[in-house]
Amino acid sequence: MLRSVWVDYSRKGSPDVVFVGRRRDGEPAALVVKGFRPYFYVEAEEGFDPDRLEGLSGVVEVREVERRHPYSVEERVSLYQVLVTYPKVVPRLRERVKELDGVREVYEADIPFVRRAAIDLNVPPASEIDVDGLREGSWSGLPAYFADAEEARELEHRPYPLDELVVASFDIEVLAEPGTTTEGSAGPVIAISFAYRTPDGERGNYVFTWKGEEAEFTVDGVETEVVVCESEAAMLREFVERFRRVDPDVVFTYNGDEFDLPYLKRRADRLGLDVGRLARPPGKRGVIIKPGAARRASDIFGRAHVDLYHTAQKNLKLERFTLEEAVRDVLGVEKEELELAEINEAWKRGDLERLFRYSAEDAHYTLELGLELAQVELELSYLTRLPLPDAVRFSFGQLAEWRALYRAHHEGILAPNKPSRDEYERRRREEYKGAIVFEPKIGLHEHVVCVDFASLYPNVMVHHNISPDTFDCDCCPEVTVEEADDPTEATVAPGVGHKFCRRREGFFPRLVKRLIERRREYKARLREVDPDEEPERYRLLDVRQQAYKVLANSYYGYMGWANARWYCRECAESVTAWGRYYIREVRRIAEEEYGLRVVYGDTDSLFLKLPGADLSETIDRVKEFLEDVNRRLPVELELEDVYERILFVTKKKYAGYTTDGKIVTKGLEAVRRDWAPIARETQRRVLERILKDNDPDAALKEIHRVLERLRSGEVDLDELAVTSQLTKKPSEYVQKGPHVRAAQRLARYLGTEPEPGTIVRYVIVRGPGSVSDKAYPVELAREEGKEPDIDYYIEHQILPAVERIMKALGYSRGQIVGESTAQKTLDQFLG
DNA sequence: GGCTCTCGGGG
DNA sequence: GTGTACGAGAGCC
Repeated sequence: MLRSVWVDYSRKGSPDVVFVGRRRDGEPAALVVKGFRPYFYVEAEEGFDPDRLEGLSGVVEVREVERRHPYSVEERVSLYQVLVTYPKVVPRLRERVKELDGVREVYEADIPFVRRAAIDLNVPPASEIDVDGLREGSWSGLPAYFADAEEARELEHRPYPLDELVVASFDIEVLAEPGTTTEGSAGPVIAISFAYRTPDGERGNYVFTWKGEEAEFTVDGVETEVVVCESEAAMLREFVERFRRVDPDVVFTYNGDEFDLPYLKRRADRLGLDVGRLARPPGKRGVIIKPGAARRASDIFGRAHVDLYHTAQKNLKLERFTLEEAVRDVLGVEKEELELAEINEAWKRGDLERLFRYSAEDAHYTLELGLELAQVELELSYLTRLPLPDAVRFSFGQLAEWRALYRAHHEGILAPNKPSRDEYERRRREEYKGAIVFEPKIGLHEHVVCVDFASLYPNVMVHHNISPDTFDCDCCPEVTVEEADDPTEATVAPGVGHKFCRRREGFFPRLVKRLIERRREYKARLREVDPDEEPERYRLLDVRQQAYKVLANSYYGYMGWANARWYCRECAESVTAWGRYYIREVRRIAEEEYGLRVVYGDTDSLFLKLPGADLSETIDRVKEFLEDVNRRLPVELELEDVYERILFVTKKKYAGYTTDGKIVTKGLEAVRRDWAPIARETQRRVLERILKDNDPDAALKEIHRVLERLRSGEVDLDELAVTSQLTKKPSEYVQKGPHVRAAQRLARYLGTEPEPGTIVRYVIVRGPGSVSDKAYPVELAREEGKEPDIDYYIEHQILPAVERIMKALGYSRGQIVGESTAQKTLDQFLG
């Protein structure tokens, strides 16, 4: 049995597909599949001579095949399947074939070879594979099992728990001059922290460095060893050695895709070191950086690099997605933090203890975070047949598509192509009526319960058979909601007029139904497990049902995604139409039958309160209501959050304080680095006064205090500094924004033109002209004694951050800026 | 109002 | 690697 974590294919000779992982006995091993060929499909006019395909160089064989039509439940498409020698010949061949007379279209010619193989052979890249009985041998020094394509198709496999792998994490600290970027000036790596855990529970934490003294301390109860090396190069060598000895299957990082791995590789290259030794087996393609991508991806050959930044973004709801925030949210731990300047300072002064502890904590908690969050990625990788590192990086839309590609292949359905650039743009302009957003009751409310439809859209898709291949069928009559005896049995979506087949099940409903049913099975099994007795098994089943759920939930969004292969505007439009129908029904039931008041609602959520009731009464009433609704309608309405207080500002913008002490904000965040610290801080304090202390007047006083400080010139330029990054040289900009003009001023001052990647810290100073005319680098502004432009900071920073919030509480602009003292009493705004 | 540009995570 | 995110917000023109 092999637990595989990684797939690639050999570039020399035949393109063998190699799955690398670990055997049950703990040894690393590989499954090598021989004889699977790259291919694509060609649709041609009648009378087209397939010999013309056969004659092209790189083509091995041409087969006549039939596939099911992607947009019709009945139709079949006749195609030529063109099998070729190597993956890399496909792009060239695809273009040549398109130009042949009589060729209408080329299909499935853009599917990377390992993904194609994982789908067709039905060997999930991250799965426990029964390889016993296969021919044994070795591949690049690893014990290997050999199968031909036909044998591979028969292999049994299943998902496995992360605990059965060797998992590790690492984090690097580097010397970076403030105001520079790590892209341009690669300062030395000063410390590498490394943490691991084996299936039998063995753990280790290390900090490798090249200054200071050997030391030992504990982080979160784990012994941590500081290993001091002779030099940076020796430290890198030592890290690589230890890493190889631990031999992790999964490597967690936090933003390793764009920082740790590329940096490590660049630094190692500069020092003449070989990071290829990090690979399993060691080789030239050790650390694979894909630099061309808009978002860079980095991999370690033979191991699964799981960058938890993506996982956090997809699975957590945080205001900011820093490691610190993610760790706080998931593990409830306050991590030791160091500012960039403090890292430099500590290293230069030799004050290293805090630095090492900080570094060790980063790796340790990254590992802990991975142990908590990554199981769902393994499940999604399994469900989509995507390699684990890809599944981690992909959006839910992409995951939905790859699951569809996998199912389509095995159901004999031809996959549509991705849209051209023009088609993509056209789709993006295409508008359709989306979900309903109820008008919020603006102002502050107490004791509000948020309920939402966990699976409204998937249920709608299945129940109403909404799918690209059932849209506008020839076989069913049009029956509207008004005409139908049972409105939920209408063939036409309410209000939008699109008809869907009711005789034959569509591809997407079948796909979604399968996910929903499997999820139900896991939930049933979950009920049989006692979480106290078998916590691991319980957690695993729970994660599994979640993976099915999130995937099922992705298909509505997928059909409306402009880049989708199975894009179907009418489908998406019909799903939202039914969604509006159901949420209105539910709202009516809440109000008419349960006396609940809807203070806000968006898409699949309702914010409810029971006038005159306390929190526990409200919750009880809501629970009764939920049970009733779920029995009566084909929906699943759930209790989502309970708010002590919540402030509705406008549609899509609100902030609340939950009964478990969390501040939740939507659409109000001002956390980007192109906002001045003073604006971010003021907003945070204002929300805290209102939501936690229930004291809007104190919030107003916070604002007045800040405005007063600004006007009196007490505010330090650092509080006003906005940072922004140059993406090209200043002279190359068409439109010279404030950061460009600030950079040009800095260039004149320093005498060198800044490189792309330079980070500019600037303030807006008093004077004539546009914002850009007044943008000065902080150092220069300080040197020349420039005064900050108070009006700019008030109008463009402080007020945008707080004005809407305060207005929702009934304060006028005059009151907010301190020109008027008349205040409405809070009671008027407590509904 | 359209176009251009930047944000995110990491040090 | 059979490839090239994304959606929002600010300021310029």
